[in-house]
Order: sequence, then C-alpha cells, then structure tokens
Amino acid sequence: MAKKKILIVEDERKISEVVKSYLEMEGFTAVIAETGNEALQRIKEDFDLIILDLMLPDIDGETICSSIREFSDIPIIMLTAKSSEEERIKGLGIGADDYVVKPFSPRELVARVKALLRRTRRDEKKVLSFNKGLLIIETTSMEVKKDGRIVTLTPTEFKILLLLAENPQKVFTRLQIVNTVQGYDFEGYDRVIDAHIKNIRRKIEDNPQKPLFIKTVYGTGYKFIGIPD
Amino acid sequence: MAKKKILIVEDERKISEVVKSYLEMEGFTAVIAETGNEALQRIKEDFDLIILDLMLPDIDGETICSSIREFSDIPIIMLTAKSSEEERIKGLGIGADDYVVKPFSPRELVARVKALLRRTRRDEKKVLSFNKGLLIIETTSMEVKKDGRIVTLTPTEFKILLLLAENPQKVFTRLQIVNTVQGYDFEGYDRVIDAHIKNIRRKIEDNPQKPLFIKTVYGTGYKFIGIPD
DNA sequence: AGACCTCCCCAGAGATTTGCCTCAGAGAGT
DNA sequence: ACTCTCTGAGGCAAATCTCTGGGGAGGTCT
Repeated sequence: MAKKKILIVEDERKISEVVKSYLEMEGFTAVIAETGNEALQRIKEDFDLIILDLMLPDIDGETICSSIREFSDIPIIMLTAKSSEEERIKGLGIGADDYVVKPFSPRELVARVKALLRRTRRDEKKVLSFNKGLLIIETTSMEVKKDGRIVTLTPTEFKILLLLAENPQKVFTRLQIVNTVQGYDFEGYDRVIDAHIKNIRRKIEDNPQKPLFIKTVYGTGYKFIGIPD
Repeated sequence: MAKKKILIVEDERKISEVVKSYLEMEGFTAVIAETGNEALQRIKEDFDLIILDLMLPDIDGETICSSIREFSDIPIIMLTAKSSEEERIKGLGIGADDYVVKPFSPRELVARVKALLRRTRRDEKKVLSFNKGLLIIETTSMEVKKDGRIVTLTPTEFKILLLLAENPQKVFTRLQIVNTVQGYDFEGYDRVIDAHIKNIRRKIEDNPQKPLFIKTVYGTGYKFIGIPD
C-alpha cells in the first residue's frame, strides 16, 4: 500500500509541527499549509486526508471545508476549540467527517486519522493495461493477465508489480520496494527483492533475460517500462 | 429502485434537520419523529430503515427498539451519546443492527445507512445462477440449490455466499466479509470466516479440496469464481 | 436439547527468505 | 580500445516462516 498523504491546515507552528512528526512516525507523509489560501492551492495535489483548523488567519475553516466539498470527497478532520455539541454537529454538517477538540492529544488525532482512512477507503477498482493489453493487472480480483492467460502471483509479487506498474518509468530502489511491500520498519536483506523480481519475470516475461516490463537499473533498483493503453 | 423511506427519531431539531437534508441529498425520503410516541405511531407506514436516538423525552430508545422488534425486523441504526452506551448496545441484544456514537458525521451516518440497506436488502427477489444452473441462489427463499438438490445454509453462511456470489471474481478480505455480515465495524476474530467458508464448501462443493465456487486467495481472503448464466 | 456461531489447536500447504555460486556490467589501468 | 578486477545482479535450492483447513470444544440464543 502506498504512503498516505495528509495535508495539515493550521497556523500555529507548534501544533502543526507536532502533528506532522507524529503522523510521519506512523508512516504518513504530512504537508503543512498555514493559511486558508495556501490550503486551497495545495489541495490540488492529491492528498488522502485533510486536517483542517477551524480558526485560520484569512479564511475560516468552514468556508474552506465547503469549497473543498464542491469538488472532492476527500476525508476531512476538523480541529476546533469549541466543544458544545451543536458546534460539533454544525461542523460535521458542513461536510467534515470527524472533528477533534483542542487541546487534543496527537495520539488521539493519529488514531482518528487511521480510523477515518479505514472507513473511507473506497474500493479502488483499478485495471492497468499495458502494451495493447498484453499485460493486464486487475486490483479487484488480484489477477494478472499475460496475453489473455491468467497468471497467478503471490501476494508479495502482486504488491511489487502493482507498485512498479502504477509508476511507469520511475526507478525504485530495493529499499523503497521492501518498505512498501513489508511495512515501514522492516530490517532486511534487500536482496529479497531480487528473488521476487526473478519470480515475477518468470511469470510475466516471455524472455526473462530481455524483460519487456520490469527492467533492471544497474546499481539502483528496478523500473517498470510498459506503455499504458 | 424505488426511493427508500427513512424514519429519523430524534428530539434535537438541529441534528435531525442536518441528517434529513443529507439523506435527501442522497436520494432518500426522510421523515422526522420527535418523540417516542410519534415514532411508534408512524412506524406503521412502511419505512425501509429507522434511525433511532437512544435518548428521547418520553420513552427511551431501547424500549422503542424492542417494541418495534416484536412485529418487524426493519433495519435500525441507534444513535448514542456516550461510548459507554456503545458497550451496552454491542453486548445487550437490543436488536439494533448498527449504532453511531454522537457527535457523528452526517456523511458517516449516510454511509452506514447505505451499508445497512445493502446488507439487509431482501426485498428485491433475485435468483443467481452459476455454471449452467449447477448452483442456484435464491434471495427470497434464502435457498441454495446445488445440482437441483436444496442445500440448507445457516443465515450467516447464506449472507457470506451471497456477498461473494454477487461479486464474482472480486476478492474479499476476511475483514470485509465480517463487516458485511456482522455490522459495520465489528471487532472480531476474522478467522471465524474460515470456519464459515469451510462449512459452505462442505455443503456446495463436490470436493472441498478443489473448490469450484469459492476460491482461497492466499494471504488475502476469498473470491467466488462461478460463471453466471 | 438443538442449532449456530465463535474460537482454539494442530498439521500440511504454500510463500518468503537466505546462502551460495555463477554471470554480467562498470570503471581503471595499460 | 582491450582486458582485468570488483561489485552488483540472477538463479537455484534448502530452511524458515506464515497461512489455511479440518476437527472439535465451549458458549449463546431459542
């Protein structure tokens, strides 16, 4: 699973920095926006979740929240100082998915982030097709079709192939691949990846010596070079 | 599909109005009852789902829930204020199908409404037939026919089979299956699913070792691989 | 009591990792 | 430009670890 990107919209540095580091400790990528305008600009980068302070120097959080909702379903967690129930519901009524009352514990916030991501994880049904349908990767059925024939990959092999195929041309180091596949704090022999790559090639390449899809980048790692249809 | 009618039993206007508008935005018809008595009267109109606050001015939600259950198994979602009540609802068999802790996000509530309707829909009579009639699943009678012979599945087994069979080829994790079968976010031992799958296979597969219908996806979960007629 | 669901344990199947050896590519020295 | 050397990559097979499936005990609701 790819790293989740989270946008923190918060003007108080002290708070945003703490939140950022907690999120990063948990393996998320966190970006800070200090003003409403900045937030609205950056929102175009595709984040997986937004943490939004209700009180901002320029635009207020409610307005931002509504604007975001006009074009996106991205999960939003509100940070608010008020705690009366009406305020909460009101906040949630404008389109936030959850709220946290200040002062809050970073741990709790992280827990809610995780919970919300789990809840809203929409089934990413995706079909990747390369080289005129020669190689087809279907995420829903976890199947890979090579030239029409179904090829059975193991879970790890599937994850690696998916990671590479989702980012054609991009070079991944063995370490990056290990991290994505196994989780973030894995201490391991990164040559494991070689073994998996070999097995994947054996299954999807006509001639593993001259791979059409997964190419070795000497001294660095691997990259996927199929042409998306 | 006809518009689904939902009854909201909630005394706080602010909350019920927000919920109502969210539901209507999603294409539901929503009706508000502000007291328990009002709810019990209106219940006769045939609603497809009830959202029921646990705290009401006259009768408490628990009692209402039980009364409803005496004559109907309409889906009920409970609204509760404290997470301590959460425990009770979970443990005590009040008869609710799901519950949401206040303050909640209207979007989440809507999501749960949809999930619950999906899960309990038994109105649409549907017959699923696979592999030239070798396996037939009838939703109305909750019957499964294997090669002409009627096979008796338990309610849980039936729900699991239906979930899988409605989405051929799609891989479901054990957690997804548990959620669909038991309720929204049920914390449980997901190996339970293994046991159910085993029992279903024993009933519908000629050779459970080489299943024709429910296939194991190693490291992930299960998928149904019958070919629809 | 009966039916059903949940959970636990064990054994076997399957997947992953490791070690070792061979082969290929990059860079330096001639 | 050629060859030598060094390091990185590929291949294989055994060891290890994880996951699944079967049986069955215990609990709960009817």
